[in-house]
Amino acid sequence: MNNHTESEENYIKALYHLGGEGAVASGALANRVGAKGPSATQAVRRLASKGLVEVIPYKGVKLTLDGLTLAKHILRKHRLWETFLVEKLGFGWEEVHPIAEQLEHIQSRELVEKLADYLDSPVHDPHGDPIPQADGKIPPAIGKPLQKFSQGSSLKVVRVEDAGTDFFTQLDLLEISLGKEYTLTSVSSFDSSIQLQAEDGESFWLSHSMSSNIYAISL
Amino acid sequence: MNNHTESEENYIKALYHLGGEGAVASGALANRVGAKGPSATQAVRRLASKGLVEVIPYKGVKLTLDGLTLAKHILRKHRLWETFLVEKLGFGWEEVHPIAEQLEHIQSRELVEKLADYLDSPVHDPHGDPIPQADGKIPPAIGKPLQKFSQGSSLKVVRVEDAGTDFFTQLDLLEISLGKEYTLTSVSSFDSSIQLQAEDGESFWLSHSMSSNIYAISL
DNA sequence: AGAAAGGTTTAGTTTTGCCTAAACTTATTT
DNA sequence: AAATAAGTTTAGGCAAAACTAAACCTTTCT
Repeated sequence: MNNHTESEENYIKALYHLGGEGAVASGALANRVGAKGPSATQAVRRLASKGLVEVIPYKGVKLTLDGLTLAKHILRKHRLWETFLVEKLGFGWEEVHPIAEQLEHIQSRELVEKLADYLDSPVHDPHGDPIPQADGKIPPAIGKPLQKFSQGSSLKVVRVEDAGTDFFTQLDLLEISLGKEYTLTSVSSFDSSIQLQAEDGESFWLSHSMSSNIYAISL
Repeated sequence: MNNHTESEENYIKALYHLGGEGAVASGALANRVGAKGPSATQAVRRLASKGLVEVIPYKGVKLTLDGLTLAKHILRKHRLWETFLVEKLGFGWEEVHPIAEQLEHIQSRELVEKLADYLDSPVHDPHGDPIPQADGKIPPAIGKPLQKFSQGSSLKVVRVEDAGTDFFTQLDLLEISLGKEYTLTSVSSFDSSIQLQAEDGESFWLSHSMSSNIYAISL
Protein backbone atom coordinates (compact mmCIF):
# COMPACT_ATOMS: atom_id res chain seq x y z
CA MET A 1 0.00 0.00 0.00
CA ASN A 2 2.86 2.39 -0.74
CA ASN A 3 1.55 3.38 -4.11
CA HIS A 4 -0.53 6.52 -4.55
CA THR A 5 -1.86 8.30 -7.58
CA GLU A 6 -1.21 11.92 -8.22
CA SER A 7 -4.82 12.78 -7.53
CA GLU A 8 -4.70 11.04 -4.17
CA GLU A 9 -1.57 12.90 -3.24
CA ASN A 10 -3.23 16.17 -4.13
CA TYR A 11 -6.11 15.45 -1.80
CA ILE A 12 -3.71 14.50 0.98
CA LYS A 13 -1.78 17.70 0.47
CA ALA A 14 -4.97 19.77 0.49
CA LEU A 15 -6.14 18.06 3.65
CA TYR A 16 -2.87 18.88 5.35
CA HIS A 17 -2.92 22.45 4.16
CA LEU A 18 -6.46 23.05 5.33
CA GLY A 19 -6.62 21.16 8.56
CA GLY A 20 -3.18 19.97 9.58
CA GLU A 21 -3.99 17.17 11.98
CA GLY A 22 -7.60 18.33 12.41
CA ALA A 23 -10.80 17.67 10.49
CA VAL A 24 -11.78 19.32 7.24
CA ALA A 25 -15.19 19.69 5.56
CA SER A 26 -15.54 17.95 2.24
CA GLY A 27 -16.67 21.16 0.56
CA ALA A 28 -13.54 23.04 1.55
CA LEU A 29 -11.45 20.10 0.39
CA ALA A 30 -13.18 19.99 -2.98
CA ASN A 31 -12.67 23.69 -3.31
CA ARG A 32 -8.98 23.47 -2.56
CA VAL A 33 -8.24 20.76 -5.11
CA GLY A 34 -10.36 22.49 -7.72
CA ALA A 35 -13.07 19.85 -7.88
CA LYS A 36 -16.76 19.62 -7.07
CA GLY A 37 -18.27 18.20 -3.90
CA PRO A 38 -19.05 14.68 -5.07
CA SER A 39 -15.57 14.17 -6.49
CA ALA A 40 -14.12 14.93 -3.08
CA THR A 41 -16.49 12.58 -1.29
CA GLN A 42 -15.51 9.84 -3.67
CA ALA A 43 -11.80 10.58 -3.42
CA VAL A 44 -11.99 10.59 0.34
CA ARG A 45 -13.60 7.18 0.28
CA ARG A 46 -10.69 5.84 -1.75
CA LEU A 47 -8.23 7.38 0.67
CA ALA A 48 -10.09 5.91 3.63
CA SER A 49 -9.90 2.44 2.11
CA LYS A 50 -6.14 2.87 2.01
CA GLY A 51 -6.02 3.96 5.62
CA LEU A 52 -4.83 7.48 4.89
CA VAL A 53 -7.86 9.32 6.26
CA GLU A 54 -10.72 8.88 8.70
CA VAL A 55 -14.18 10.04 7.73
CA ILE A 56 -17.23 10.89 9.79
CA PRO A 57 -19.97 11.33 7.21
CA TYR A 58 -21.53 14.77 7.12
CA LYS A 59 -18.96 15.86 9.69
CA GLY A 60 -15.49 15.94 8.29
CA VAL A 61 -12.33 14.21 7.13
CA LYS A 62 -9.08 13.85 9.05
CA LEU A 63 -5.64 12.54 8.12
CA THR A 64 -4.50 9.39 9.89
CA LEU A 65 -0.93 9.10 11.07
CA ASP A 66 0.00 7.46 7.78
CA GLY A 67 -1.75 10.23 5.91
CA LEU A 68 0.05 12.87 7.92
CA THR A 69 3.42 11.27 7.23
CA LEU A 70 2.67 11.15 3.54
CA ALA A 71 1.49 14.77 3.51
CA LYS A 72 4.69 15.96 5.12
CA HIS A 73 6.79 13.92 2.73
CA ILE A 74 5.06 15.45 -0.26
CA LEU A 75 5.51 18.93 1.18
CA ARG A 76 9.18 18.12 1.73
CA LYS A 77 9.58 17.19 -1.90
CA HIS A 78 7.67 20.24 -3.08
CA ARG A 79 9.82 22.67 -1.12
CA LEU A 80 13.09 20.94 -1.95
CA TRP A 81 12.28 21.15 -5.64
CA GLU A 82 11.33 24.82 -5.29
CA THR A 83 14.69 25.40 -3.67
CA PHE A 84 16.43 23.58 -6.48
CA LEU A 85 14.59 25.53 -9.17
CA VAL A 86 15.49 28.88 -7.65
CA GLU A 87 18.98 28.23 -6.29
CA LYS A 88 20.37 26.03 -9.03
CA LEU A 89 18.38 26.72 -12.16
CA GLY A 90 17.85 30.40 -11.60
CA PHE A 91 14.06 30.54 -11.69
CA GLY A 92 12.33 33.49 -10.12
CA TRP A 93 10.51 32.66 -6.91
CA GLU A 94 7.18 33.47 -8.50
CA GLU A 95 7.58 30.82 -11.22
CA VAL A 96 8.42 27.74 -9.25
CA HIS A 97 5.18 26.72 -7.65
CA PRO A 98 3.44 25.10 -10.64
CA ILE A 99 6.58 23.21 -11.64
CA ALA A 100 7.21 21.98 -8.10
CA GLU A 101 3.60 20.82 -8.06
CA GLN A 102 4.52 18.34 -10.77
CA LEU A 103 7.91 17.39 -9.37
CA GLU A 104 6.53 16.69 -5.90
CA HIS A 105 4.89 13.53 -7.23
CA ILE A 106 8.11 11.89 -8.39
CA GLN A 107 8.61 8.71 -6.41
CA SER A 108 12.10 7.89 -5.27
CA ARG A 109 13.27 8.06 -1.70
CA GLU A 110 16.86 8.12 -2.81
CA LEU A 111 16.23 11.03 -5.16
CA VAL A 112 14.72 13.14 -2.41
CA GLU A 113 17.61 12.59 -0.05
CA LYS A 114 20.26 13.08 -2.73
CA LEU A 115 18.54 16.29 -3.76
CA ALA A 116 18.45 17.48 -0.16
CA ASP A 117 22.18 16.75 0.18
CA TYR A 118 22.90 18.55 -3.04
CA LEU A 119 21.10 21.61 -1.72
CA ASP A 120 22.97 21.36 1.61
CA SER A 121 19.99 20.10 3.57
CA PRO A 122 18.02 23.32 3.50
CA VAL A 123 15.61 24.13 6.30
CA HIS A 124 13.64 26.81 4.46
CA ASP A 125 12.53 27.10 0.85
CA PRO A 126 12.95 30.19 -1.36
CA HIS A 127 9.79 31.72 0.14
CA GLY A 128 11.06 31.16 3.68
CA ASP A 129 8.65 28.31 4.36
CA PRO A 130 9.96 25.47 6.53
CA ILE A 131 10.94 22.26 4.74
CA PRO A 132 9.81 19.11 6.57
CA GLN A 133 12.85 17.00 7.35
CA ALA A 134 13.46 13.36 6.46
CA ASP A 135 12.43 12.29 9.97
CA GLY A 136 9.12 14.14 9.69
CA LYS A 137 10.07 17.02 11.95
CA ILE A 138 9.10 20.46 10.74
CA PRO A 139 11.36 23.42 11.43
CA PRO A 140 9.50 26.33 13.08
CA ALA A 141 7.81 28.84 10.81
CA ILE A 142 9.69 32.02 11.39
CA GLY A 143 8.78 35.68 11.34
CA LYS A 144 5.63 37.68 11.86
CA PRO A 145 3.81 39.99 9.41
CA LEU A 146 5.31 43.43 8.99
CA GLN A 147 2.35 45.24 10.56
CA LYS A 148 3.01 43.47 13.83
CA PHE A 149 6.21 45.47 14.16
CA SER A 150 6.20 48.85 15.88
CA GLN A 151 7.56 52.06 14.50
CA GLY A 152 11.33 52.37 14.72
CA SER A 153 12.10 48.66 14.86
CA SER A 154 14.86 47.07 12.82
CA LEU A 155 13.85 43.93 11.00
CA LYS A 156 14.97 41.31 8.55
CA VAL A 157 12.63 39.82 5.92
CA VAL A 158 12.56 36.05 6.33
CA ARG A 159 9.41 34.82 4.62
CA VAL A 160 6.77 35.78 2.08
CA GLU A 161 3.37 34.27 1.44
CA ASP A 162 2.84 32.77 -2.02
CA ALA A 163 0.23 35.37 -2.97
CA GLY A 164 0.39 35.11 -6.73
CA THR A 165 2.48 36.45 -9.57
CA ASP A 166 1.52 40.08 -9.17
CA PHE A 167 2.63 40.06 -5.58
CA PHE A 168 6.02 38.66 -6.50
CA THR A 169 6.42 41.11 -9.36
CA GLN A 170 5.82 43.92 -6.95
CA LEU A 171 8.37 42.46 -4.50
CA ASP A 172 10.95 42.30 -7.27
CA LEU A 173 10.19 45.84 -8.31
CA LEU A 174 10.80 47.04 -4.77
CA GLU A 175 13.88 44.81 -4.62
CA ILE A 176 12.60 43.07 -1.55
CA SER A 177 14.06 39.62 -0.98
CA LEU A 178 14.73 37.25 1.87
CA GLY A 179 17.52 38.35 4.16
CA LYS A 180 17.15 42.07 3.43
CA GLU A 181 17.09 44.38 6.44
CA TYR A 182 14.98 47.47 7.00
CA THR A 183 13.90 49.94 9.61
CA LEU A 184 10.17 50.52 9.98
CA THR A 185 10.06 54.28 9.85
CA SER A 186 6.36 55.01 9.74
CA VAL A 187 2.90 53.48 10.03
CA SER A 188 -0.18 55.11 8.58
CA SER A 189 -3.12 55.06 10.95
CA PHE A 190 -5.39 55.76 7.97
CA ASP A 191 -4.87 52.75 5.71
CA SER A 192 -2.36 50.69 7.71
CA SER A 193 0.29 51.13 5.05
CA ILE A 194 3.83 51.22 6.37
CA GLN A 195 7.09 52.84 5.43
CA LEU A 196 10.35 50.95 5.34
CA GLN A 197 13.86 52.31 5.12
CA ALA A 198 16.48 50.14 3.50
CA GLU A 199 20.09 49.95 4.63
CA ASP A 200 21.16 52.29 1.84
CA GLY A 201 18.86 54.96 3.19
CA GLU A 202 16.17 54.63 0.52
CA SER A 203 12.68 54.46 1.93
CA PHE A 204 9.32 53.50 0.43
CA TRP A 205 5.72 52.77 1.33
CA LEU A 206 4.03 49.39 1.38
CA SER A 207 0.27 48.89 1.20
CA HIS A 208 -1.42 46.81 3.84
CA SER A 209 -2.05 43.99 1.39
CA MET A 210 1.63 43.88 0.50
CA SER A 211 2.94 44.06 4.06
CA SER A 212 0.55 41.47 5.43
CA ASN A 213 2.16 38.88 3.16
CA ILE A 214 5.70 39.74 4.19
CA TYR A 215 7.16 38.23 7.34
CA ALA A 216 10.20 39.40 9.28
CA ILE A 217 12.13 38.95 12.50
CA SER A 218 13.36 41.86 14.61
CA LEU A 219 17.04 42.46 14.92
CA MET B 1 -3.98 19.89 -28.41
CA ASN B 2 -0.67 20.29 -26.61
CA ASN B 3 -1.71 18.29 -23.60
CA HIS B 4 -0.80 14.62 -23.32
CA THR B 5 -1.19 12.06 -20.59
CA GLU B 6 1.69 10.06 -19.24
CA SER B 7 0.36 6.91 -20.84
CA GLU B 8 0.15 8.58 -24.22
CA GLU B 9 3.70 9.80 -23.90
CA ASN B 10 4.83 6.30 -23.06
CA TYR B 11 3.27 4.92 -26.21
CA ILE B 12 4.86 7.69 -28.27
CA LYS B 13 8.22 6.95 -26.74
CA ALA B 14 7.86 3.23 -27.38
CA LEU B 15 6.84 3.87 -30.96
CA TYR B 16 9.91 5.98 -31.49
CA HIS B 17 12.18 3.46 -29.85
CA LEU B 18 10.84 0.56 -31.89
CA GLY B 19 10.36 2.10 -35.25
CA GLY B 20 11.81 5.58 -35.39
CA GLU B 21 9.99 7.09 -38.32
CA GLY B 22 8.84 3.70 -39.61
CA ALA B 23 5.84 1.51 -38.84
CA VAL B 24 5.50 -0.72 -35.80
CA ALA B 25 3.24 -3.71 -35.14
CA SER B 26 0.71 -3.23 -32.38
CA GLY B 27 1.90 -6.37 -30.62
CA ALA B 28 5.46 -5.16 -30.35
CA LEU B 29 4.17 -1.83 -29.11
CA ALA B 30 2.02 -3.43 -26.44
CA ASN B 31 4.97 -5.54 -25.41
CA ARG B 32 7.24 -2.57 -25.08
CA VAL B 33 4.90 -0.54 -22.89
CA GLY B 34 4.10 -3.57 -20.77
CA ALA B 35 0.45 -3.86 -21.82
CA LYS B 36 -1.65 -6.36 -23.73
CA GLY B 37 -2.61 -6.16 -27.37
CA PRO B 38 -6.04 -4.60 -27.08
CA SER B 39 -4.78 -1.86 -24.79
CA ALA B 40 -2.29 -0.84 -27.43
CA THR B 41 -4.89 -0.86 -30.19
CA GLN B 42 -7.07 1.38 -28.07
CA ALA B 43 -4.23 3.69 -27.09
CA VAL B 44 -3.18 4.00 -30.70
CA ARG B 45 -6.71 5.02 -31.63
CA ARG B 46 -6.57 7.82 -29.05
CA LEU B 47 -3.20 8.95 -30.39
CA ALA B 48 -4.51 8.88 -33.95
CA SER B 49 -7.43 11.11 -32.98
CA LYS B 50 -4.89 13.62 -31.71
CA GLY B 51 -2.91 13.46 -34.92
CA LEU B 52 0.19 11.94 -33.35
CA VAL B 53 0.14 8.64 -35.25
CA GLU B 54 -1.16 7.10 -38.44
CA VAL B 55 -2.65 3.64 -38.39
CA ILE B 56 -3.18 1.05 -41.09
CA PRO B 57 -5.28 -1.66 -39.43
CA TYR B 58 -3.66 -5.07 -39.26
CA LYS B 59 -0.53 -3.51 -40.75
CA GLY B 60 1.13 -1.14 -38.38
CA VAL B 61 1.36 2.21 -36.63
CA LYS B 62 3.61 5.11 -37.54
CA LEU B 63 4.41 8.42 -35.87
CA THR B 64 3.29 11.55 -37.68
CA LEU B 65 5.59 14.54 -37.81
CA ASP B 66 3.92 15.91 -34.67
CA GLY B 67 4.37 12.57 -33.01
CA LEU B 68 8.00 12.43 -33.97
CA THR B 69 8.62 15.89 -32.58
CA LEU B 70 6.96 14.95 -29.33
CA ALA B 71 8.94 11.71 -29.10
CA LYS B 72 12.22 13.50 -29.51
CA HIS B 73 11.26 16.09 -26.96
CA ILE B 74 10.44 13.41 -24.40
CA LEU B 75 13.71 11.65 -25.15
CA ARG B 76 15.50 14.96 -24.71
CA LYS B 77 13.98 15.39 -21.28
CA HIS B 78 14.73 11.81 -20.31
CA ARG B 79 18.41 12.07 -21.18
CA LEU B 80 18.86 15.52 -19.68
CA TRP B 81 17.42 14.28 -16.41
CA GLU B 82 19.67 11.22 -16.50
CA THR B 83 22.61 13.52 -16.97
CA PHE B 84 21.49 15.63 -14.06
CA LEU B 85 21.02 12.63 -11.79
CA VAL B 86 24.49 11.28 -12.50
CA GLU B 87 26.51 14.47 -12.84
CA LYS B 88 24.94 16.57 -10.15
CA LEU B 89 23.31 14.24 -7.68
CA GLY B 90 25.89 11.48 -7.84
CA PHE B 91 23.65 8.60 -8.85
CA GLY B 92 25.25 5.55 -10.43
CA TRP B 93 24.49 5.18 -14.13
CA GLU B 94 22.58 1.98 -13.48
CA GLU B 95 20.07 3.67 -11.17
CA VAL B 96 18.90 6.60 -13.21
CA HIS B 97 16.64 5.08 -15.83
CA PRO B 98 13.52 4.46 -13.73
CA ILE B 99 13.72 7.89 -12.14
CA ALA B 100 14.24 9.66 -15.45
CA GLU B 101 11.23 7.76 -16.72
CA GLN B 102 9.14 9.70 -14.25
CA LEU B 103 10.90 13.02 -14.69
CA GLU B 104 10.59 12.95 -18.47
CA HIS B 105 6.85 13.65 -18.14
CA ILE B 106 7.25 16.96 -16.31
CA GLN B 107 5.79 19.69 -18.47
CA SER B 108 7.63 22.97 -18.63
CA ARG B 109 9.52 24.19 -21.62
CA GLU B 110 11.41 26.65 -19.50
CA LEU B 111 12.48 23.95 -17.08
CA VAL B 112 13.94 21.81 -19.84
CA GLU B 113 15.98 24.63 -21.29
CA LYS B 114 17.14 25.90 -17.91
CA LEU B 115 18.17 22.37 -17.01
CA ALA B 116 20.08 22.00 -20.27
CA ASP B 117 21.89 25.27 -19.60
CA TYR B 118 22.69 24.19 -16.08
CA LEU B 119 24.28 21.03 -17.44
CA ASP B 120 26.20 23.02 -20.08
CA SER B 121 24.04 21.90 -23.00
CA PRO B 122 25.22 18.30 -23.06
CA VAL B 123 25.18 16.35 -26.30
CA HIS B 124 25.42 12.89 -24.77
CA ASP B 125 23.89 11.40 -21.62
CA PRO B 126 25.78 9.36 -19.00
CA HIS B 127 25.45 6.21 -21.13
CA GLY B 128 26.84 7.98 -24.17
CA ASP B 129 23.48 8.21 -25.92
CA PRO B 130 22.83 11.33 -27.98
CA ILE B 131 20.52 13.93 -26.45
CA PRO B 132 18.07 15.41 -28.96
CA GLN B 133 18.57 19.17 -29.07
CA ALA B 134 15.98 21.89 -28.57
CA ASP B 135 15.60 22.30 -32.34
CA GLY B 136 14.89 18.59 -32.79
CA LYS B 137 18.28 17.70 -34.26
CA ILE B 138 19.86 14.56 -32.91
CA PRO B 139 23.62 14.35 -32.49
CA PRO B 140 25.13 11.29 -34.18
CA ALA B 141 25.28 8.07 -32.19
CA ILE B 142 28.94 7.42 -31.74
CA GLY B 143 31.07 4.32 -31.46
CA LYS B 144 30.79 0.73 -32.59
CA PRO B 145 30.69 -2.46 -30.50
CA LEU B 146 34.03 -3.67 -29.18
CA GLN B 147 34.01 -6.87 -31.29
CA LYS B 148 34.07 -4.77 -34.43
CA PHE B 149 37.59 -3.70 -33.54
CA SER B 150 40.58 -5.71 -34.67
CA GLN B 151 43.37 -6.99 -32.52
CA GLY B 152 45.93 -4.38 -31.59
CA SER B 153 43.70 -1.35 -32.02
CA SER B 154 43.61 1.47 -29.50
CA LEU B 155 40.15 2.58 -28.53
CA LYS B 156 38.15 4.82 -26.25
CA VAL B 157 34.87 3.72 -24.65
CA VAL B 158 32.15 6.20 -25.58
CA ARG B 159 28.82 4.47 -25.05
CA VAL B 160 27.17 1.54 -23.28
CA GLU B 161 23.81 -0.06 -23.87
CA ASP B 162 21.36 0.09 -20.97
CA ALA B 163 21.42 -3.69 -20.46
CA GLY B 164 20.21 -3.88 -16.89
CA THR B 165 21.64 -3.59 -13.41
CA ASP B 166 23.88 -6.63 -13.56
CA PHE B 167 25.58 -5.34 -16.65
CA PHE B 168 26.34 -2.02 -14.98
CA THR B 169 27.54 -3.70 -11.82
CA GLN B 170 29.99 -5.68 -13.89
CA LEU B 171 31.17 -2.52 -15.67
CA ASP B 172 31.77 -0.85 -12.31
CA LEU B 173 33.64 -3.90 -11.07
CA LEU B 174 35.93 -3.75 -14.07
CA GLU B 175 36.21 0.00 -13.62
CA ILE B 176 35.04 0.60 -17.14
CA SER B 177 33.55 4.02 -17.72
CA LEU B 178 33.02 6.44 -20.55
CA GLY B 179 36.21 8.06 -21.77
CA LYS B 180 38.51 5.27 -20.66
CA GLU B 181 41.07 4.08 -23.20
CA TYR B 182 42.26 0.57 -23.91
CA THR B 183 44.19 -1.53 -26.35
CA LEU B 184 42.49 -4.63 -27.71
CA THR B 185 45.19 -7.21 -27.10
CA SER B 186 43.45 -10.44 -27.96
CA VAL B 187 40.31 -11.96 -29.47
CA SER B 188 39.23 -15.52 -28.76
CA SER B 189 38.11 -17.34 -31.87
CA PHE B 190 36.38 -19.88 -29.62
CA ASP B 191 33.78 -17.80 -27.74
CA SER B 192 34.36 -14.32 -29.19
CA SER B 193 35.51 -12.99 -25.84
CA ILE B 194 38.11 -10.25 -26.04
CA GLN B 195 41.01 -9.04 -23.98
CA LEU B 196 41.55 -5.38 -23.19
CA GLN B 197 44.62 -3.70 -21.80
CA ALA B 198 44.13 -0.52 -19.80
CA GLU B 199 46.50 2.42 -19.84
CA ASP B 200 48.06 1.31 -16.57
CA GLY B 201 49.02 -1.98 -18.18
CA GLU B 202 46.38 -4.10 -16.45
CA SER B 203 44.56 -6.40 -18.81
CA PHE B 204 41.39 -8.46 -18.50
CA TRP B 205 38.93 -10.53 -20.51
CA LEU B 206 35.41 -9.55 -21.51
CA SER B 207 32.70 -12.02 -22.51
CA HIS B 208 30.91 -11.56 -25.79
CA SER B 209 27.70 -10.50 -24.05
CA MET B 210 29.61 -7.82 -22.16
CA SER B 211 31.58 -6.50 -25.10
CA SER B 212 28.60 -6.38 -27.46
CA ASN B 213 27.01 -3.77 -25.22
CA ILE B 214 30.09 -1.58 -25.05
CA TYR B 215 30.78 0.92 -27.80
CA ALA B 216 34.06 2.64 -28.59
CA ILE B 217 35.86 4.77 -31.15
CA SER B 218 39.35 4.03 -32.37
CA LEU B 219 42.15 6.39 -31.49
C1' DA C 1 -41.22 22.97 16.51
C1' DG C 2 -41.42 23.45 11.53
C1' DA C 3 -39.51 25.13 7.40
C1' DA C 4 -36.04 26.99 4.55
C1' DA C 5 -31.08 27.09 3.59
C1' DG C 6 -26.67 25.17 3.10
C1' DG C 7 -23.72 21.71 2.73
C1' DT C 8 -22.97 16.50 1.89
C1' DT C 9 -23.80 12.30 -0.05
C1' DT C 10 -25.97 9.11 -3.49
C1' DA C 11 -27.06 7.99 -8.31
C1' DG C 12 -25.99 7.88 -12.80
C1' DT C 13 -22.85 9.40 -16.83
C1' DT C 14 -18.24 10.26 -19.10
C1' DT C 15 -13.28 9.50 -20.32
C1' DT C 16 -8.90 7.24 -19.79
C1' DG C 17 -6.66 3.09 -19.58
C1' DC C 18 -6.27 -1.39 -18.56
C1' DC C 19 -8.03 -6.37 -18.81
C1' DT C 20 -10.00 -11.23 -20.90
C1' DA C 21 -12.44 -13.71 -24.30
C1' DA C 22 -14.08 -13.99 -28.83
C1' DA C 23 -13.99 -12.75 -33.67
C1' DC C 24 -11.46 -11.60 -37.45
C1' DT C 25 -7.14 -11.00 -40.85
C1' DT C 26 -2.97 -12.36 -42.49
C1' DA C 27 0.64 -15.52 -43.08
C1' DT C 28 2.32 -20.16 -43.19
C1' DT C 29 2.15 -24.88 -44.02
C1' DT C 30 0.69 -28.97 -46.22
C1' DA D 1 -6.14 -24.26 -52.39
C1' DA D 2 -7.45 -25.39 -47.74
C1' DA D 3 -6.22 -25.64 -43.05
C1' DT D 4 -3.84 -24.05 -39.30
C1' DA D 5 -1.17 -20.84 -36.69
C1' DA D 6 -0.12 -16.20 -35.39
C1' DG D 7 -1.20 -11.77 -34.73
C1' DT D 8 -4.85 -7.91 -34.49
C1' DT D 9 -9.09 -5.95 -33.56
C1' DT D 10 -13.82 -5.90 -31.55
C1' DA D 11 -16.81 -6.64 -27.56
C1' DG D 12 -17.71 -6.27 -22.98
C1' DG D 13 -15.85 -5.46 -18.08
C1' DC D 14 -13.65 -2.85 -14.38
C1' DA D 15 -11.36 0.96 -11.67
C1' DA D 16 -9.97 5.81 -11.13
C1' DA D 17 -11.61 10.48 -11.41
C1' DA D 18 -14.21 13.82 -12.85
C1' DC D 19 -19.08 15.79 -13.66
C1' DT D 20 -24.56 17.05 -12.97
C1' DA D 21 -28.86 16.33 -10.84
C1' DA D 22 -31.35 14.60 -7.12
C1' DA D 23 -31.82 13.08 -2.39
C1' DC D 24 -30.38 13.61 2.18
C1' DC D 25 -28.57 15.39 6.74
C1' DT D 26 -27.72 19.62 9.78
C1' DT D 27 -28.21 23.91 11.09
C1' DT D 28 -30.48 28.03 11.39
C1' DC D 29 -34.33 31.12 11.26
C1' DT D 30 -38.96 32.36 12.33
